[in-house]
Amino acid sequence: MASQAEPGVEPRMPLSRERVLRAAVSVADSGGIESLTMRRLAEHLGAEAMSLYYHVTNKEDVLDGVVDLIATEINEVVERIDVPADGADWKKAVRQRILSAREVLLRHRWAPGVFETRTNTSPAVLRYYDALLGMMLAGGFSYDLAHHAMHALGSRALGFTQELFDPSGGGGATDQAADLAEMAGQFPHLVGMLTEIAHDDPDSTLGWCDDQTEFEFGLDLILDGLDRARERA
Amino acid sequence: MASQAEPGVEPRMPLSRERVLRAAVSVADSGGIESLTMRRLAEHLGAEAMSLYYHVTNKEDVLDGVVDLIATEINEVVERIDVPADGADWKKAVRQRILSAREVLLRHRWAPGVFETRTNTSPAVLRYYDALLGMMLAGGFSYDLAHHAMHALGSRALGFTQELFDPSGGGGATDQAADLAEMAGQFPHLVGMLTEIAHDDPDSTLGWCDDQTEFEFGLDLILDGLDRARERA
DNA sequence: ACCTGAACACCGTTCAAGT
DNA sequence: ACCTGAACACCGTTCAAGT
Repeated sequence: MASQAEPGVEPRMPLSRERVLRAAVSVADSGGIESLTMRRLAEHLGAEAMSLYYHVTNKEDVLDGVVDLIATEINEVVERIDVPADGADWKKAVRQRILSAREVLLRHRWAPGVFETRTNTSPAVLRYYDALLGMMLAGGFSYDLAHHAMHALGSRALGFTQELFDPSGGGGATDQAADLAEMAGQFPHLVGMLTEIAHDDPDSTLGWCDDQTEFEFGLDLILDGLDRARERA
Repeated sequence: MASQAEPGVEPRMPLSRERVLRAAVSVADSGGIESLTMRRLAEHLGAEAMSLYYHVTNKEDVLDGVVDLIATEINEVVERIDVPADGADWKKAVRQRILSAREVLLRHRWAPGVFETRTNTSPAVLRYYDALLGMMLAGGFSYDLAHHAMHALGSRALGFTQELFDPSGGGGATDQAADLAEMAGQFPHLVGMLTEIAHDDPDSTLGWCDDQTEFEFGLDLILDGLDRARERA
């Protein structure tokens, strides 16, 4: 009875940094990032919270490791894509790489928020950036323009953008319509825009915008702009 | 003696939501966002932590209020700019608005991180977006393109981008050079780029990149792309 | 070498009680 | 109406002690 495994996982197996980090990803995947506490992480591994500190220096270290693990998953996916030998169509290659990275992040929706808090760059993230940069250089970018390009892309280089604007107040469709009418006086342009969008696409119960479409629009806008800058140089 | 004011501020003055939120901004300004705890906030106001809950529902509410306060500060600045009556030069107007918003955020460096955690949109933020949208509509954007534009800009619309990549490891210049040489095998493109940049601008002790220059580069890239999309439509 | 129990300093928050 | 003391449930982390 006392030797029964907790709801967590495998009954008994030595801890390791690797195992701790994998468990951290799994906890965040199932309960969101706010559920990732040292105590809960330990419980998930059938150990005590204090045992983690033997394999990991502190919680910051766990988060650093988690970012590296997710970035490794991204690398495994994007490195399977075969990229045209001549770098002529750099745009296609970069676009595909970024959209593939995005697919990984969509499986770990909490991850972008963690990436943004890390100033520390993981080896896997550096590896990702290095290859992305390589594609641009092969496509004829100078170091200088490629550098601007990385900044212009920002988090889009890794496949995500943080949505600042989420008009879905949580209420039903009628609630939202009522809210809109009420706000029309204060925010005429916003309300005009949102009503037209709601009219054009009436079955968007989940929110106003198609995130994937908007991500691709912004990405293509930037890639096209970079391509023109490259031609001018 | 017992009636002496704490290090905080004014000796005695009734609390209010307004006063609590202003104090929160001031605490974050001087000690960073991680120093903003309910207990410390109360101390700053010469009150007990529990007293705050009479004026504010919880800490989330404080953060929502803080965002609204900063956005109000932004509005006060950008609404003083006089915008050309005819909307022809929308790009100039939008650019100036965004760079002015950025100046406010540079006075509250912790604020972008808080903005990103809020899905709740404050009235002041909505007001900011509404006016920005108005400039684009006046410049000849359709609602649809203006909507894409807002997503493409993302947090840039408010004047910031989150830096994912901070190569300044904290060591001195010689440390960094040594680090670079060591990494050259693993990340050749990255190292090539960074050494060229360091060579071209040898006195950038504070970091590799000029954030303001990079912000403006990305902003102009997007604005130019949007202008072309508008012309095509 | 690896794991843990007890303990500390700190959170956000509730609730009954003061004025 | 406004503020507070005591208390609770939860954090991350240290440290001395177990095997």
